[in-house]
Amino acid sequence: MTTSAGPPTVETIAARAGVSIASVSRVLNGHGARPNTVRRVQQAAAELGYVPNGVARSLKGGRTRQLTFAMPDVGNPVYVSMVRQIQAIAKPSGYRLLLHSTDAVAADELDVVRSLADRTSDGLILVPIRVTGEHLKVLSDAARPVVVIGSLPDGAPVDSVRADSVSGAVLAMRHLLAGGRRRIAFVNGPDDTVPGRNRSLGYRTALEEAGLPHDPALTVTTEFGIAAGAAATHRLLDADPAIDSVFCANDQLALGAVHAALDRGLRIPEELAVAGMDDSELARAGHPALTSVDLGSAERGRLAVEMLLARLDGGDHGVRCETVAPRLVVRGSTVAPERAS
Amino acid sequence: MTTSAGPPTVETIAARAGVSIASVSRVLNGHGARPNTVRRVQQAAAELGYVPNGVARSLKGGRTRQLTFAMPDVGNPVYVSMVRQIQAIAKPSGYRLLLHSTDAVAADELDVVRSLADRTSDGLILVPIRVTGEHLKVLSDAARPVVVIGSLPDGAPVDSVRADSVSGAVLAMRHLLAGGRRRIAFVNGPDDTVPGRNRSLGYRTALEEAGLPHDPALTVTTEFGIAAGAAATHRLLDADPAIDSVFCANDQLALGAVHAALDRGLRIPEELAVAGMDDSELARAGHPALTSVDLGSAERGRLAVEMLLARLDGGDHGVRCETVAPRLVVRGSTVAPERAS
DNA sequence: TTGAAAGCGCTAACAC
DNA sequence: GTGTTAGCGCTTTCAA
Repeated sequence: MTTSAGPPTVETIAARAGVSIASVSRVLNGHGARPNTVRRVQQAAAELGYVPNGVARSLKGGRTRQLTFAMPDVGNPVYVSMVRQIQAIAKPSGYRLLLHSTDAVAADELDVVRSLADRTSDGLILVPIRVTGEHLKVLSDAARPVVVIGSLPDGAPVDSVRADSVSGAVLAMRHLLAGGRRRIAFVNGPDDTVPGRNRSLGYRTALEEAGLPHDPALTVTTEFGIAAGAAATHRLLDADPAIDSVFCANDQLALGAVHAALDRGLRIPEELAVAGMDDSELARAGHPALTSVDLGSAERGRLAVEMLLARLDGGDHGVRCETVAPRLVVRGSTVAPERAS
Repeated sequence: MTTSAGPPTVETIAARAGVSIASVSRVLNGHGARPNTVRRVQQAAAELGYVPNGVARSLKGGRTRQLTFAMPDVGNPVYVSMVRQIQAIAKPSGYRLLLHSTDAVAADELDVVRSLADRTSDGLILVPIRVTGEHLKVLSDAARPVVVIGSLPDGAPVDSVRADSVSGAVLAMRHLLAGGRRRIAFVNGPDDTVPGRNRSLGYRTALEEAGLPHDPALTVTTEFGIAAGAAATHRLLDADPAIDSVFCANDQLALGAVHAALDRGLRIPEELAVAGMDDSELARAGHPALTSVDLGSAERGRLAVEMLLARLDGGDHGVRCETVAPRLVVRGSTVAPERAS
């Protein structure tokens, strides 16, 4: 029986209420007890401002009520919208959210998965930058349920949620083509990633579909970023002034393309149409606002956390793999508003 | 002695290495042991893929190595840049980061502080939406160290980091005035908050400094958001076409002002200059890019986490209160580039 | 140097 | 309905 030092524990309450610690626990967890006992325990707890020690509870129960979300970069709007959804669902379900930035380092991704063995988190949502064989190995003997946001090879024993960036790119391209654009440049991000290759595939697919030739000179690969997008667009337009539209791998690049066009005195969308991807907050920032393809980052976040919660609730169903459909959002950067200014 | 069920524990390792659990613990924590013992324990641990149970460790040690960051909205770029800094510093210091969105609900803010008593987190960085008397009361008997990002009354017994939005607003206003602007409108966010009142104060201070009258008709208060900023600006310009510049309480509002101006066919910055605040990623998104005042959100995040870590490292110094100086970032929305297009 | 044992705060099985 | 007690996995005295 400790003295009054330190915060109150079940023992403190028990002493004050004149009951055993077991009764304290029962009352506090809403299990049966005589009304008189209930009253005394609750009063003692209230008077002492008792708050159960969550760590002790976790040790006993084997669950921490914590979820981890690990992604490459906290600042990226795409991940921010995932965090937002995850947090919005995890919180009312009684889970805290642990945030982990892997800084796009593969070794760090592996570490997060391995560290599930420290029992500090009940489950993990991981957005890997690239999936290696090592990833698959580590993922398949993770100590806790994991849901991957991204593309996994068929048969990987891990739940996952993926975007469909091929169709997304096709959607944007069809829209440009439908608007009469014929010389469509393509500013892609790094093309050694799965999404990078997929967007490129979508671009070529849509051209083929329309019976247009694929001119490699119209494609530029660059880092993500507004400045990079502007530079790439300048390069494209310098080489080929006949370009009538630019399709960009994300909104930052597209914003850069808009800057470049306006700096050259081109009118958007009349002389140059620009389309981006992600439909982040940035898409609405520019003027004209960006036409963009929503790859469903919020939706992917929502699905991922729901799949994880289902696993945690003992769902022992087979491996799930959901694909989120892209959605084209048309704005002023590709289509002039009805009433011209 | 448990069977092989469940993940390995100190006991499993001890059995395999033929030593006591105490020796296992010592070796694993780098305390002295005979070389032979060290070798056997390490080998057993490696073979079993042992990972210490973090929860048990926390229960014993009284520390979780977790920090909590609670702010009103996960999606707000200002808080995102704080998260980024906090995470960047907490991680190498061996702390995990728990994210909590209060959704701007004061009761939720109080709950986060109170829940520090559950020992689930070693410390808290809180961005309150508004500080009430109740906040001060709850904060002063928090169970763990807390650092507040925001303005606290003098003498509050809590570490804090604040922005200087009065000076920030003055900075932007002086810049507009120096550019020859005389009829400066002001689009403020909700003015029943401390920052709201401060920006308003800065606006009036700068006008007075310049010997200009304060015309209440030039000020509009509105919700944050691009659409709200555009609507407010249209209203202002409808009422007074002589307005030559708009100072906005944040970048979203400023972007809205830019949209409104361009929709009316006004040239920026020649016919209308626009300045924002926060210098978020949005400021670079528009064309022309926004002049904005950086209120140091990244810097505030950095300071807050450092103050918290100092507290946790046993620093029992007095209450600290740091103020971060604002910084004006001039871009095309207030000053035309050298070479006009 | 090492092992036995206590105990962090809690929940739950078991006996009364 | 209530109390006693074991035990979650770990670290750390205290003896040997």
